[in-house]
Amino acid sequence: MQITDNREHILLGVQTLRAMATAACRTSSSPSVELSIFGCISNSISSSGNGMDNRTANRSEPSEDLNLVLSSSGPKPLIESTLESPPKQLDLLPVRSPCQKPAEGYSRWNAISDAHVNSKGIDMNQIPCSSESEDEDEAEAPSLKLRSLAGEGKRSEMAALGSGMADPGERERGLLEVSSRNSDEEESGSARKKLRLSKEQSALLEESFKEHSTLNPKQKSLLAKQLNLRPRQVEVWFQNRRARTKLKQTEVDCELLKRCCESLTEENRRLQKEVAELRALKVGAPCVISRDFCMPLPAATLTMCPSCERLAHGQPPSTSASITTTNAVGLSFSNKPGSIRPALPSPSAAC
DNA sequence: CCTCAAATGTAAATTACATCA
DNA sequence: GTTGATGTAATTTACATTTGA
Repeated sequence: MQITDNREHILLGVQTLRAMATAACRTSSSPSVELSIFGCISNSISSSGNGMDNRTANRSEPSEDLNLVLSSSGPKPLIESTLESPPKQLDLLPVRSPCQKPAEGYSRWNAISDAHVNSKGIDMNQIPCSSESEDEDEAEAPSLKLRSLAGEGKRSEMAALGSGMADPGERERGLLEVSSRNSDEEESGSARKKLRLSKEQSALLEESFKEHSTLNPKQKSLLAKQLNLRPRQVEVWFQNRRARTKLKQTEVDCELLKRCCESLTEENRRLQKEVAELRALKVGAPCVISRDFCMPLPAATLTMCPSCERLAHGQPPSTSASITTTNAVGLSFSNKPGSIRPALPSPSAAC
């Protein structure tokens, strides 16, 4: 619901901004405004959901083109060589595997996070015995496929896939994976149980996420080993983490758009006031504010001073006159036809 | 090369569980 | 003890891209 609200906010903002920018462009003939604003906004919007898959756009880091100071604490791009530096071993306390008898550190581990043990006394943070197969990188691909099939309800295909594997060992590992998933469910008595990650686990995951927001299979299984979790759990955590990051970013974008909208509203108000002033000033004389007003060209160039926001009068550099203003958010408006570059203020021409 | 289907990875949406006030 | 809100792990679905025949 939150995300929906945000999207509505953003869409509303876009509509408002588009209307305002269009109006501004009509008077200023400066597409730069619309281009620069909507270039970034549309990216942000398109990647914010609507059921659309915008992976292509998302390949680049979000909001890089916003040219705005957003939360830059986001993840760095995935670097393949991450594994080259040996991962820090998390000082995890021993976790008892279901196959193991309680070790000495077992109670300590559980003391850290009681949430690992669910109401039925089942430790949700434990790796099932049979999931050892996932330690093997080469077992990852078939297991993924099997997971995918299981997830998509194509269980009938799983047997076929298992039997289709060239290596009998690999096949065995794949089937083990399936059975481990099944036994997982049977073991706990219901279809879905939730573990609660410990602080240490979360911290390491966060740390890893800061380095790269996506994991390759090797990184995934390595991290899973370190955390004593299943690779799938690490994968899920990263998926959810990316989703959270994106949601936060959307909220930031939304806030920004609101401010941008307010700023443009104010700018619009001010410009309208300027129009009124100019009209009063030049009663009977030509006016150049907008073609919509159907006024002839003036004799002099009118420039908006960015500091005092007053009109400065000077000699026209060419026959075509222009009005240039810079608004509060740093967007420049110019009425010069075909001008798409930002209109730079000319201090000398101003007050 | 081109085509096509299967494999794969991810985003988005959703569900469901655990916790807390 | 119950309930509603909240956070988040886990699942499902759809789609884009890659890969191999």
